[in-house]
Amino acid sequence: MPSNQVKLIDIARKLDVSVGLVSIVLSGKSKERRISNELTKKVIETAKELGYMPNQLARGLRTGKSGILGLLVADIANPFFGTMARYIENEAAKLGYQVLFGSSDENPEKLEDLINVFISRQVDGMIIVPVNKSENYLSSLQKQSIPFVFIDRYCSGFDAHAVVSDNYDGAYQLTSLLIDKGYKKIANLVYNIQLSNIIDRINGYTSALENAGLNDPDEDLVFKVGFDQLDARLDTVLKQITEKGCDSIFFANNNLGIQSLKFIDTYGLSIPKDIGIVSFDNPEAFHVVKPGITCFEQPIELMCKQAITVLQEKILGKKEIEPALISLPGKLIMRESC
Amino acid sequence: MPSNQVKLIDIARKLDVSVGLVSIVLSGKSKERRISNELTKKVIETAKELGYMPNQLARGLRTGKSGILGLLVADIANPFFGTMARYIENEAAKLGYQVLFGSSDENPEKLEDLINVFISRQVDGMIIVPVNKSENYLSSLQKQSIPFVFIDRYCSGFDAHAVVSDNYDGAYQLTSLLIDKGYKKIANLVYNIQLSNIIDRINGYTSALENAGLNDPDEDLVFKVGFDQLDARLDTVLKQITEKGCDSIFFANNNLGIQSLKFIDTYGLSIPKDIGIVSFDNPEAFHVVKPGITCFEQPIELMCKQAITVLQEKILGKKEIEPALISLPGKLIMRESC
DNA sequence: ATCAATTGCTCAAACGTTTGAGTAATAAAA
DNA sequence: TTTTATTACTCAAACGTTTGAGCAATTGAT
Repeated sequence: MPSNQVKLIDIARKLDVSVGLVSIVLSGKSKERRISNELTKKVIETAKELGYMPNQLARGLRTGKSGILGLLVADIANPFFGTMARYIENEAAKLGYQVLFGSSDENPEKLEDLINVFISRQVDGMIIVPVNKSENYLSSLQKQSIPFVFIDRYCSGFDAHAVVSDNYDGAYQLTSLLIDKGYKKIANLVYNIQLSNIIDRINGYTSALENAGLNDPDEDLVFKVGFDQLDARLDTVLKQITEKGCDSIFFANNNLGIQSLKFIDTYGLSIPKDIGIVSFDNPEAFHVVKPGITCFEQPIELMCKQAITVLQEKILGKKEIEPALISLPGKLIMRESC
Repeated sequence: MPSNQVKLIDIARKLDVSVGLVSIVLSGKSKERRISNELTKKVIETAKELGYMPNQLARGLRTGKSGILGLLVADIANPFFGTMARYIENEAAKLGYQVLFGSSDENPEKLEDLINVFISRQVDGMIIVPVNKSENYLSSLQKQSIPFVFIDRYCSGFDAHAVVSDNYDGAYQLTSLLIDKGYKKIANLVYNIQLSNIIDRINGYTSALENAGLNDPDEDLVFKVGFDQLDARLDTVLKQITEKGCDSIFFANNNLGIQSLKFIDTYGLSIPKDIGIVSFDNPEAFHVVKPGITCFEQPIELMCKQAITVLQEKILGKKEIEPALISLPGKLIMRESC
């Protein structure tokens, strides 16, 4: 099934030159391959005239570079990952890459399938948001030569490049803020999955409590809720939190924050008087809601820039840059929820 | 630069059979090509053993099908398009496609560039959110044989397949609701770009006013604001609206609604008493904010399903399905903002 | 015993590029 | 005038698949 698009040979025939010459000209190698200016001009002209566009499949097959990057997020519909995708798109475009995306839904099998698809498609590199229970597969991935960078979370158990925001610091700042405002019994609502970012946020929270002498070893105020059955469990967990007498809550991410706000609204508790609120991430809703939610905004754009930079270096294979965890500072957004 | 991935020839050599045979087996054509069960099993086995993954570039080059769909939205960071991307991803995956995406930022040149890139990459089909001033290029696109479907908006001036939500109806319902609640002077805030969905929403709004005898031909209450310089202009336009004595506003989409809410909050106007609010789209923020914003939710999932269905039909080229505008009903979400 | 049909495989071209190697013609140097 | 360099091209293999055509061996029909 040959395509009906204009190809090199069409240009070659029209000018009565070889296909190779046309290829050389159109890939900008006229100088180094000593093609005359005259012919070069003619080729470029008729290429434009005929509307030639290179077949990237053929080109990729020959050169071994597809010009495609794979982006694997948890869920592209989540605005956090959506804006991440946008920045990745921008940065990738600057380097001449297009991006193929996939959503893992925090499911390791899906992640594996998608990465395999990416490999099949000969992506030049991948940006991966790793999920729980995917360490084995990902470590096997690393043994192959396909370049990738983790983003948002890192993978413990093996060394790989990762770009994350400073989750520990963010959690520490948010928790400390609550403490400074006089809150004494601070709950932390997180997902019940083992992700580096969640864990770091719990640690930041705990450290802040300890530093303030507020950590009660007998009473664990870290509440975990399932990733999928969010709505169902959230209501009961929030009730637990209030029944335990907590005077404030630190939400570990945008979803937890937003969904919880819906319920809290129905409890007749007023923010920040009855209950103080802080959250990781800065979705629109936190800005629009009254009172505005104090939160920690992740440096998504910077993360993406760094991720692409590292990835590009790995792809070009310049120096063997050694695996490192790049942790970037975020921004505390002060509003009225505490 | 030959890849170091396992390829057909590696399997062939190991079993001392031809490359063609391996290809036949692994593409599931053993039966029709009469390959013995015995060999079939062996091939599949060693393929798995060696971790074979087909090179989709080579396959695509040979077959003329890349297995990739192009998705061109206005901005993937916008949750509306983000969830659209997600549903497209899901539906595409069911048919064995991956999706390459791009954001046009409502810019016709970017749109053109991105579509050209998609074509260069030999996408099997495209799902396009058309933008203002892109009609010429898009109509030229249609003359080529590359299948595409418009989504969210259609393109006037030529016939092409498009899947949109019933924008007229949604606007009519929202406006009528305001009228029923007793609001008399209803402003409509829209983007100042010529997009079919915006236009249809304005028409729905106007019809509702006319039907209620509220349309004052001497006073145009449709306020237009630029797409890019949103923040700057929005404040002044909103002040205009209140100064003109409007008692309610119909926002034409999620962005306009959300951004406006931030300003309205500072004017000391109480919703819905001083000013009634309704909006197109149903972002999280409309649910969380107090009072909740009554709005019209678009059937994004359904739109995506239909778009992919139509696209697949065009790709397979079954029957020459004739261009049609598919308009899908949305859902009125009643909350407390009017 | 002969011819036809079926089974089970191999061959090699083709998809559209890129690129190292080769070549013919002209110019410069000896 | 011969040799060397330079210029401006062409050639053809290769990237990893797929697939129509071909072929040898076996089976079935006559």
